[in-house]
Amino acid sequence: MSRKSFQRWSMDARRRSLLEATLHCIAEHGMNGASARRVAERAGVTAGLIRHYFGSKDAMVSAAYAYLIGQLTGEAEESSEQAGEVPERRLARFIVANVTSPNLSSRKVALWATFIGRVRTEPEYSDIHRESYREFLALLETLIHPVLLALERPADPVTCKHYAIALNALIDGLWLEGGLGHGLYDTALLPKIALSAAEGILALPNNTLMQYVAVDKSSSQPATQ
Amino acid sequence: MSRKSFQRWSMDARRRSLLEATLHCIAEHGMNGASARRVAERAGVTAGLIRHYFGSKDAMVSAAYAYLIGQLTGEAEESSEQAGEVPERRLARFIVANVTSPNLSSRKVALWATFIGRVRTEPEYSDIHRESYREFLALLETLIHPVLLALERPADPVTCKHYAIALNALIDGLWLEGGLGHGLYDTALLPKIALSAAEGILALPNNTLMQYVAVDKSSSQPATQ
DNA sequence: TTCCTTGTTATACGACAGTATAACTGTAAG
DNA sequence: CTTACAGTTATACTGTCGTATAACAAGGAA
Repeated sequence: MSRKSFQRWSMDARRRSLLEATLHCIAEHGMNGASARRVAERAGVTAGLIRHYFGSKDAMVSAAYAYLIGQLTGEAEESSEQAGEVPERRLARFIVANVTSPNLSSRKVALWATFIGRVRTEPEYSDIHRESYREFLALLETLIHPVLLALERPADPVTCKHYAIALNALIDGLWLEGGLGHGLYDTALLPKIALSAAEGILALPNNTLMQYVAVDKSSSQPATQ
Repeated sequence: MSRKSFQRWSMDARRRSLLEATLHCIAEHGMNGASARRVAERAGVTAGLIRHYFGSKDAMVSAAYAYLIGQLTGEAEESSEQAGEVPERRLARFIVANVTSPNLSSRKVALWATFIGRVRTEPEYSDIHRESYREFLALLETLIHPVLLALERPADPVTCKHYAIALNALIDGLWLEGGLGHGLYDTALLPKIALSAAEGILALPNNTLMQYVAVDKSSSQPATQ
């Protein structure tokens, strides 16, 4: 009986492979299901590599949290960047991107929630969360500010921040409940609901945001995995 | 060496004690920390009782989820009931109750999130979540409807439902981020932000809701445990 | 008091957890 | 082609996991 043959990968590739395997196990079987052996098997290696690359299984799991958050904010930023120059259009597209596929993903919601549950008591998690939330708020503020200016509305930092907090909550909430896919309403409604509510929160004239987005009127589109 | 002496409790009391111990362990040490032995020790019994009362540890954990959700919706309903008869006041109080202590609790947010992470793949969890979300939406709709009527605004079921979805998202998001206590802003701001945003979402005149709530202008009040 | 029911403890068991260590082997440098 | 390093496997070890089972005792019924 000979040993398993293997390939040597670059540190980055191997780490990423293990992190993705970790996320897979957590999404599919919960925190309990992400055992060292199971994650290693999913990544096609043996459990010893976890120690080699991350020092411990717990360190790997928190690294997976950071990795997931990086993906999420990356996607969100990307979608706001490719929306052109019109401030209202940028904001509208950003909001919609967060309540439609691929961001509206039950897998991502499940992962996010699982990790959020540990933010309260574990400092590493809490640091990662705080930083990502700060980033998201800042991004929203920079999207909101020019919209207010264009309408000659007060746009001082405090006002912008309060708007950003409320808008972030709206987006988080819709993303969360929409992503969970409870089937209580058609998730194709989410863009319209989100934009209409955002216009209300920012006290913008009707259609200020809505006009920039083609709202899907067709039938249900289930959330992606 | 003699046996530990014990008392026989009623089925309800013993079950509740075990469920609360389960929630404690999950909140403090995550899903992994809620082992049968640890939960039993916290409840002051031995692990065998879990099998006796719930059949298995997994069944106990999902029962704990249902127990938690019952507490949450119970508190929310209670706070809306003791708000008098004025529709605007009832809605305002309900919203504020969800972003202030004791509902704004980092422990509850952490527990909620931990369970939500399992909604996607485990049917029992998904059922419990769907039902509680449906209840919350329905409650919001019954609060929103009379407010719209009083202002002679269209109040058909579809409109109410869309408003309820958006408002629920706003409340969920503020509760979540506020409860996590990241320290990025003063959580005493949340009632004002929530009411202002709610007025915007529902397109109500300024202060329609705000006038019914004394907004705390004093210094930071950290979220309760 | 005495007996019976059953809630509760105590213990054993196999499975699997995380990880430390040693042996092996892929790969690039010399 | 050889050598040496380090990425990777294999394995062993101790602890804890969930739970099945049997002994025990609390407290009401007779």
